[in-house]
Amino acid sequence: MAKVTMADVAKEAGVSKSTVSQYLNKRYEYMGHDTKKRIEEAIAKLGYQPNFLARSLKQKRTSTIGIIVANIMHRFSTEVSRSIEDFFHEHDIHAIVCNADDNPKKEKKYIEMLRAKQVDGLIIFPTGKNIALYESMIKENYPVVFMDRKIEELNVDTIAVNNKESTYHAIKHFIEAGHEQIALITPPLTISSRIERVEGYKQALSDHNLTLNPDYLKSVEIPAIQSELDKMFSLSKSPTALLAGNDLVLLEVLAFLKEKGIKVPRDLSLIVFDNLSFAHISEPTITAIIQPAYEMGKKAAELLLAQIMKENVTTPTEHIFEGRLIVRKSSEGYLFSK
Amino acid sequence: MAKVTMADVAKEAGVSKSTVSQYLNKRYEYMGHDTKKRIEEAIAKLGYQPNFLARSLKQKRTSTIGIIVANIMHRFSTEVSRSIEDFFHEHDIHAIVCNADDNPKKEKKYIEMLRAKQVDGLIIFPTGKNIALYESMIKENYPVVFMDRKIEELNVDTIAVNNKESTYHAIKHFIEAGHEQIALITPPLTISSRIERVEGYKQALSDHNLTLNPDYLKSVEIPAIQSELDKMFSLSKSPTALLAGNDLVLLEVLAFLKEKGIKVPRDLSLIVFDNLSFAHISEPTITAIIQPAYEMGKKAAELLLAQIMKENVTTPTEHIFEGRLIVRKSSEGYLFSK
DNA sequence: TTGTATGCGTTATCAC
DNA sequence: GTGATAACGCATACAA
Repeated sequence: MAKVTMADVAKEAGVSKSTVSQYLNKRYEYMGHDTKKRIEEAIAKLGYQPNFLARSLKQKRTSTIGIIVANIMHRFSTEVSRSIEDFFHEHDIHAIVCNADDNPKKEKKYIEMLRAKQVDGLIIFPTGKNIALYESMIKENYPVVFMDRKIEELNVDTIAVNNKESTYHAIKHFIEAGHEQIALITPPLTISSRIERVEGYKQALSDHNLTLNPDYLKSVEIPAIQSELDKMFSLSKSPTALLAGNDLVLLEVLAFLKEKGIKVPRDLSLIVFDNLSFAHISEPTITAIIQPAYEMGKKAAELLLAQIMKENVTTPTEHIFEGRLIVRKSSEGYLFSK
Repeated sequence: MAKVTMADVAKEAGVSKSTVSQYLNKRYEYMGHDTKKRIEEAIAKLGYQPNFLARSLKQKRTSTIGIIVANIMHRFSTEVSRSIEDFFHEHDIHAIVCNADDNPKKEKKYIEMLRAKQVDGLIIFPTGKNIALYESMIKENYPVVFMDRKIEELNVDTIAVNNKESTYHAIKHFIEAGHEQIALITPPLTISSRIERVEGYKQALSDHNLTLNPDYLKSVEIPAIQSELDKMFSLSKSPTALLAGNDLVLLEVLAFLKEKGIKVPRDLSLIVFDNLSFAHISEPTITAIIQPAYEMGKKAAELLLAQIMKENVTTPTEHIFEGRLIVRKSSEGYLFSK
């Protein structure tokens, strides 16, 4: 029965609604000490709870922002969301997280739903398939920040990691350890981050005079990875090093290696592009390219808030962060003697 | 500028607001075909988007429910939330997830915020520290379902797993493999699920004529676990088997074992109480007690929906699900010969 | 310092 | 079949 309203409080306290409203918005400056007290008592007595909806309707501001994550199963997404929430929490803004599940239809639905609910802005890990929708938001000057994936055609604040360079670095690490048969597995090349990772891979190979073997470079859906690996490791010359394009790819790779009895790093050197909860404690520990999720989330939040507040209105830009290669056991000690 | 409103559409179509409203709510039964067409065109032309806020204010129903998770870092929480979201999605109800971070203050804040936003109901993984708040919601007949933790004093729908029996089962599994020095580590005993796990542990020991060694039973905060383990494994008789009370405990345990070079299962048998992303692929694979997260989430959602719809108003009850012990390598092959 | 009137964008109740 | 009109709960000029 949260049906006790401001009018009830006003009546109980013997004042008008406006005065109660003043009180709630902490404009006590010109309020009689006595009035204030009576309102306080009335609120306590009736157990009054303000109705945010009504307030938002009037103010045209919900103090809520939305985060649309491409796939909540990635640890990176979780970390970024967490960081964004923390930031907005300090500004008394509520963040609500939706999972598009890598599905453009769901993404569209969530964008529309959140906008219908009048959220003040959106941080999106775009699937990249709803260009028209993205464009309309930008054209309307609706506050938006894109995360993790760049959409070329769009003029919008975007946060990303230097995918190409980071991948280059990892592949170079393999090459310097003596590897020549280096594989990369990613999900389909539908978004910039994956495309850039492939570019970094190719660049690293060519810069070190290694020819690209198409059998070693696969971009397929997660459920298809194991069969793709099966082909790859049935080749007469199978890879000696492998970069997993993200954490979900890695899980598939590990499952495959376990089943086939392929040992890391003895039989295969391994690196994963992403943050992982167990990279430091698995056996062996796993070399990883880490994205600064916390900083990236914070930056996205700052940019969005600026747009919402219409302060520091900079022209939309890309903000690129650096990935860090954490070398662990999975990429060491490969036996070239064999 | 999503400022195009129903009035604009009405004017554009040359009809009244009421008629537009009818149209939007799909009550075309008594509507002229021509009118309908004109409204459609007007909406398309102006790019009208309905305002959910205004609708909710009027209807006293937001078609939104809240999930307050104790700690989003647990995989179990994620799985349950996902299941709840899926269920409500089918009923065109939006679920928003908040993370209390095991912090009663945050929990309170979120409950109040969500209620102020007029969400239609709440599914809570309670910290257990806001009893008065829980009571007030129940007394007001506000739709609530509790998850994972029972609060004795409260008469409310509650979903949980049979913690005691599941733990008993796991400990028995250790005992039958010949173990006598069996440890259990949990976070502090502030909630029913942890208390019940300890009860199951004690019961299993006593039923098998093993005496309880207090050095083997520790309930401490996550950051204190490693030092506690350090003490435990410095004992003259250190444990030969260990049950990690949840997934976060396990991560600490694994980190400790790795540092100390203690090998599983050779030096120590290991079981974890919880769902884990990598239990089946780690080296060794990890024996786990699995909670049926999907079913539990679904049940919680069903109960909440019934409360919201005021249908099937059953008296609040506990719904207990069964944990399943998945035996893997980490609890096999301990060498008792040494 | 406090009260009155009006509007935010919908939906609901009736007339017409 | 369609259209006034009054809510929903709050905030905000402006008056008093």
